[in-house]
Amino acid sequence: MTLDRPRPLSGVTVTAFTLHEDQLWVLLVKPSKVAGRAAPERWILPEGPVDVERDADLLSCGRRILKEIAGLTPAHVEQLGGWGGGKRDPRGWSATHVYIALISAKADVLPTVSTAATAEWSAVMGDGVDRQLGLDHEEILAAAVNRLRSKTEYTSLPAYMLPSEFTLSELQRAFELVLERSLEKSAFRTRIHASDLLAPLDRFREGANRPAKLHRLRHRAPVYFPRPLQPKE
Amino acid sequence: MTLDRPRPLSGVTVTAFTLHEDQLWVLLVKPSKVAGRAAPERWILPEGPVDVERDADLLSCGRRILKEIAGLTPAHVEQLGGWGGGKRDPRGWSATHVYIALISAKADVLPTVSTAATAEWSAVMGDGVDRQLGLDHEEILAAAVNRLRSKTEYTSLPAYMLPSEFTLSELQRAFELVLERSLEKSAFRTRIHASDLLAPLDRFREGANRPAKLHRLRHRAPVYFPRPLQPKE
DNA sequence: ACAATAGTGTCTGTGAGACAGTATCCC
DNA sequence: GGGATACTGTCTCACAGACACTATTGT
Repeated sequence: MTLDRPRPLSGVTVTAFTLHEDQLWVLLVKPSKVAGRAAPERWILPEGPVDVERDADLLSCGRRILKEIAGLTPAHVEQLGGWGGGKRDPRGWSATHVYIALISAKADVLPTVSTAATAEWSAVMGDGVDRQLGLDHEEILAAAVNRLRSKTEYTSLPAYMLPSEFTLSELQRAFELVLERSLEKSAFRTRIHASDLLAPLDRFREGANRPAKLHRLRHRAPVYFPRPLQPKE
Repeated sequence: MTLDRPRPLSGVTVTAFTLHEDQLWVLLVKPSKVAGRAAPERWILPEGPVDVERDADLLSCGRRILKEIAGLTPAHVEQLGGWGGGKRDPRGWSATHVYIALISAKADVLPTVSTAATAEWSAVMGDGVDRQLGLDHEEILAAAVNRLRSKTEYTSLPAYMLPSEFTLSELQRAFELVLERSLEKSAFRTRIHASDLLAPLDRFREGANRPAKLHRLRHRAPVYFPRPLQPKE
């Protein structure tokens, strides 16, 4: 890499997901808060340039953006990929490193759909949201949803979008919300118990029915199941 | 992204693999040919800055670099991920988008190990090569080898490193070289035939034994098998 | 005939899907 | 007891692994 060429814009984009009120939500940035953008009337995904002074690496940059924009600290972060080209941003050649961040649904962090001052949660429908996004962020969001969905077929990713204690039924519902299809209870529970994903607690979720045992994640890293779920044709 | 901040260096890195003489090879750049690098005595992976004038997007940039450095056109390219930070390049904060490129092993393109003027193939041992690489390229190479290896458990990726016509035994050997373990013949063939990966040809590979039917890939995109191979503990 | 590689048949094991059944709470 | 949800047992099926067997060439 030589130093005397024009450098493209370089930044980080974060697709942050959580589960709330039986739906999958993605964090969007309020268009009015983004001054000077080319399409300021459109919502976009949280993103920002690398801060050469403060960001040690790309991951820290993504975490900082999420913290600054919405005050959130994700339970899990992983890279999705990179988008770059001469035409995706009207200001010129730009490239971004995109992360998927999964947010634990704590009642105090997400009391309603709109929480943070500069960002807002939007329900995911299919592989997008109910509004047009700016730049190429519809494509990026679709890729993020599809990656989250396909990894849900063989990993424990949806567990990161639950509160720290949850029941097996709540975990199954999280998988179903991401996959947009129902799963068979017995098979799901066998799969979970055969892995060492969960540690049982001595507490129970009480209700107008048989109490359900509460569990927490046993590990920080996601679990990979031996076989993918088998989506029917 | 504001325009008035210092921009980090931004480029594309390519990890190009092929199979040749019963080994997996990765393309490295000759250190003497890279003028002005911080560690010119070390080999590195092919990489370069985005050319804002000529590269339409990141993928084109990666293809251009591979073509310019080694005259190669890959049979398959996919993104691996991004690496970026303040300390990975002594010249300052830098970020790179890394691609995995699989090169079809044609006899005329790879007559010997060293072909291109500016690059050279190096045998992959474990998840690296037999020499120290510059920058953070040992980490990137290890990630590329591991990604290639893990996707070989459930996709047809190694097929892209074979010549356009090959036998089932040659395909199985390709998988075995990537995975660094032997596979069971009958199970492998059942797996391949149950997919629509291959189209049989009417030609045969002759030798001092029963001739083997030649096949070619039926599709341009990789095939995803219903279940991963089951690595033994 | 024999070596060598190509290719097949059969058995087992694992884990997902389907579905029915039992368990335990509140009312 | 009834409603609701938690949890389990059993059967089937798809597909990978193991391994033995047959097939077809050259020498």
